[in-house]
Amino acid sequence: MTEMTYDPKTIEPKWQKHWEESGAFAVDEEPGKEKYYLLEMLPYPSGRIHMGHVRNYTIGDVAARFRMMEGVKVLHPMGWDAFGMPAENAAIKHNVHPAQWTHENIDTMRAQLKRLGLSYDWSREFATCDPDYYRWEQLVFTKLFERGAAYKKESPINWCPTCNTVLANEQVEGGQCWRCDSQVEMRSMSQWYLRITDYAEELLADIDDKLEGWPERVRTMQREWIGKSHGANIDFAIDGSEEKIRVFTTRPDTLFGATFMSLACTHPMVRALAKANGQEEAIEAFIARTAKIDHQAWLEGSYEKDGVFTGAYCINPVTGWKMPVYAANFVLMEYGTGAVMAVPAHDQRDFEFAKKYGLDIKVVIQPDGEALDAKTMTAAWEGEGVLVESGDFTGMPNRKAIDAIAADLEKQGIGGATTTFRLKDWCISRQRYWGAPIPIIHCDACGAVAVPEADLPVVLPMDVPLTGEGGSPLAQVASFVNTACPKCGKEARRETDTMDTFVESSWYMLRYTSPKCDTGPVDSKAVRYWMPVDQYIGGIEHAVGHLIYCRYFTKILRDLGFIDIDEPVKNLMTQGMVYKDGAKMSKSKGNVVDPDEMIEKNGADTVRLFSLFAAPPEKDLEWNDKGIEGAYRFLQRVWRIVAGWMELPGDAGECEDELRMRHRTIKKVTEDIERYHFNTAIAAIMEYVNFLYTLERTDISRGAIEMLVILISPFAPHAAEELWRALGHTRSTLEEAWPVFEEKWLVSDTMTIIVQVSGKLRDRIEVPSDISEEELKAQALACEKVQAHLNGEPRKVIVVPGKLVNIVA
RNA sequence: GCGAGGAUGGCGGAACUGGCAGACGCGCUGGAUUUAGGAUCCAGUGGGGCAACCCAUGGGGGUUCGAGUCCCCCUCCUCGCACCA
Repeated sequence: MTEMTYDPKTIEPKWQKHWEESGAFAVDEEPGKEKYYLLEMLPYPSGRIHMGHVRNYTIGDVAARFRMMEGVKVLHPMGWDAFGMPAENAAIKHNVHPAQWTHENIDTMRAQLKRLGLSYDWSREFATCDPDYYRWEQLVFTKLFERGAAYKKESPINWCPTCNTVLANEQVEGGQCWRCDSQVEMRSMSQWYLRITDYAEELLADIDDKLEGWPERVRTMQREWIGKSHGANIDFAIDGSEEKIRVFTTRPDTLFGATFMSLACTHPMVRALAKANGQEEAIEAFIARTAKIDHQAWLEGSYEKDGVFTGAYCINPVTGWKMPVYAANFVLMEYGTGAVMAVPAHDQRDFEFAKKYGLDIKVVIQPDGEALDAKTMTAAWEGEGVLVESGDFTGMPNRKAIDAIAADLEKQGIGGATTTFRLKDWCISRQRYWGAPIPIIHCDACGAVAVPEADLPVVLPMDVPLTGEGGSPLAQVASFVNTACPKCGKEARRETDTMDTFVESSWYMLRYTSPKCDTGPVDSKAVRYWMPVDQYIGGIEHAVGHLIYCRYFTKILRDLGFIDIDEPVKNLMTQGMVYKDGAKMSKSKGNVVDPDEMIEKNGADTVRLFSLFAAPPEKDLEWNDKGIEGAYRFLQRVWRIVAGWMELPGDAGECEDELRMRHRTIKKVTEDIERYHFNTAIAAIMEYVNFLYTLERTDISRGAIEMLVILISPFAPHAAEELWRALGHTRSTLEEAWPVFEEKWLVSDTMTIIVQVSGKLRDRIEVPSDISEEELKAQALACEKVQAHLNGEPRKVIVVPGKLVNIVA
């Protein structure tokens, strides 16, 4: 006999234990049977789970349980993105080892997730800080290194001169070190890169061809991030020298208006040019002050546009003019060639720069119906027009001139059409401890040598002093650094950089298919069965970072022969952020809501239901726990009607009204779950419950009651399981088939038609469903309210069958 | 600054394709029940107006028989910008 009172505290642990002991969610490949791989982005073990996690994993859990009930093999794994900076910071602050801190957090968070009743196959769990995991990305790295796809180059990093260490952007606050407030500097350091740009074309093309199941928003962001642009390379000879400066421009049509040149301050020719022209001091001062620009100001573009003359001139190849060569702080070495031909008349930034330094402005494009004059213009003209003062190209529309001038340059051997990408190679070097060691050995004789496969993994040593000062922690551990060269056997030094944690999260979805595989990163048979991920769910903030890296890694693993798929994720669903008091929930802001407290008070089913009911998954959610009472009340209503029915289980016959309502609800709930509109699916179940409450208890059929329990089961699995067993079933709700609605209960003999006059609602009429258009029109016109708003004959009558009649007065 | 989104009652949201704006829930109001409190059940609830009606989807314009939905301009908010994960 079921208790009349809903008591989640008793039933939730009971069913969680049951699922765990019966291995309810453990799956294996079953060739020939349909599979569904459902994955939520793996969490960083930061301490305790927060509402964002609850939301993310509940969304996934409903989808997983729904698919299970559709009879499909569902892979639904969970694990930990366990390397990263917070563990190292905690170690420095509290003198606890990052490994200990991480594992304690994992234990806490795992227990919290289990209290939510999530349907994970815990037998596949792993943490990315486990050597059995990261050894495989070390292997991949060595293979990429051998192919030249992993390489080292100099690049700038944030450097705190007091702590004598590298800082992440996040550790720089207002241009100062977060620990000691020293002014942060930019320093050049040799770092490891992965050649993701080799895959730029494929990553771009596959967005169109293979990611139809991704939100358009994310696809657009990725296209922009990869940033393919067409343009031309052009060589400018340096006056009085054999050397040339190559620029990339998207606007070769403005070449005749190029009056000066801007170089990135890190451009390799800047120092040499300045030295040759006696501008050394000015340039050094400029480089130093550019290095001090705050990262935040850089992002906002709120820093002062600044430049210095190098003393050198180059020659415009089409006009022969001498163009002064400047170093400018807004030119990026990472994009194009690090050199920009400046056309002040037709580029706003160049215009402002020219005004500031008194440089020539030359109009070469005249827009239709306007006459630009360099002397009077107050802003650059960046739009279209016809070329003027442009040699043989004068009179040509500028669109056409883009290709024509590029072709001409190619003929002359001084450039030509090309494409460039905004996408940069991926810097994976971190001068930090808590990460996967980069498996390279530096030998004075042999150079950088990959650690041989037999010697992998390069295990991260445990006994390392962490102070937050003095550079890379691993570099300070002699027993780690000193080793023998694998090639010549002479004394050599290990690489002390560790890998960006995005490397771990780039391939974990593949590892879940065969987490224990010890012969390679993955078992190809398991990958063939489970991959790709059918549904991936995670925050929109990963739209470009992680979600490009994991696509890239899949392509790498394919080209290394480990797998034979091109894309890891078929369908993506991006959930919105969870806010409280207008800000993203975070410990530092003190606006976190602890899910545990809420589970303790109301039960996991209530917390799950509420987090889904509050907003659709894609939308940001402003957290307000007022409404949680409503979710709890609703579950009590469900409980009472089912338990109440069981008190008087006389099986009433199924009446027509009830069957109509039942099938309408099945349709709505099923379709809404499929499109991830869980809030409206829950609303439909609420309406169904409200309907059942309008019936006499004795008029409610067993079918109506059982349908309710089944429909609620993905959302509130514990309560559903308890009620289902109480109804006399011996199997879990998960083993029941998801109900199918019958069309015949959805059609009706009559329908309501809206009657509008000039688009304004004036009346409703009830008509037979099979009414003719003529008859419908006649009935609508006959309405009293229509006549009242109509003087004379209508101009027009619009009939939308099944919906409305609009009479245009 | 660049790129991508968003804005609907007192609150969270609904309206999937241009067709009844505000489903469902919270809150509030009234009633029933109760020794009382709580819980529960029922009804009402965008604004104005006695009513007929009128006004309302961040602001302004436009397209259309008809616009929350499509187009243009503006305001505010959020996310990302490559070392937070």
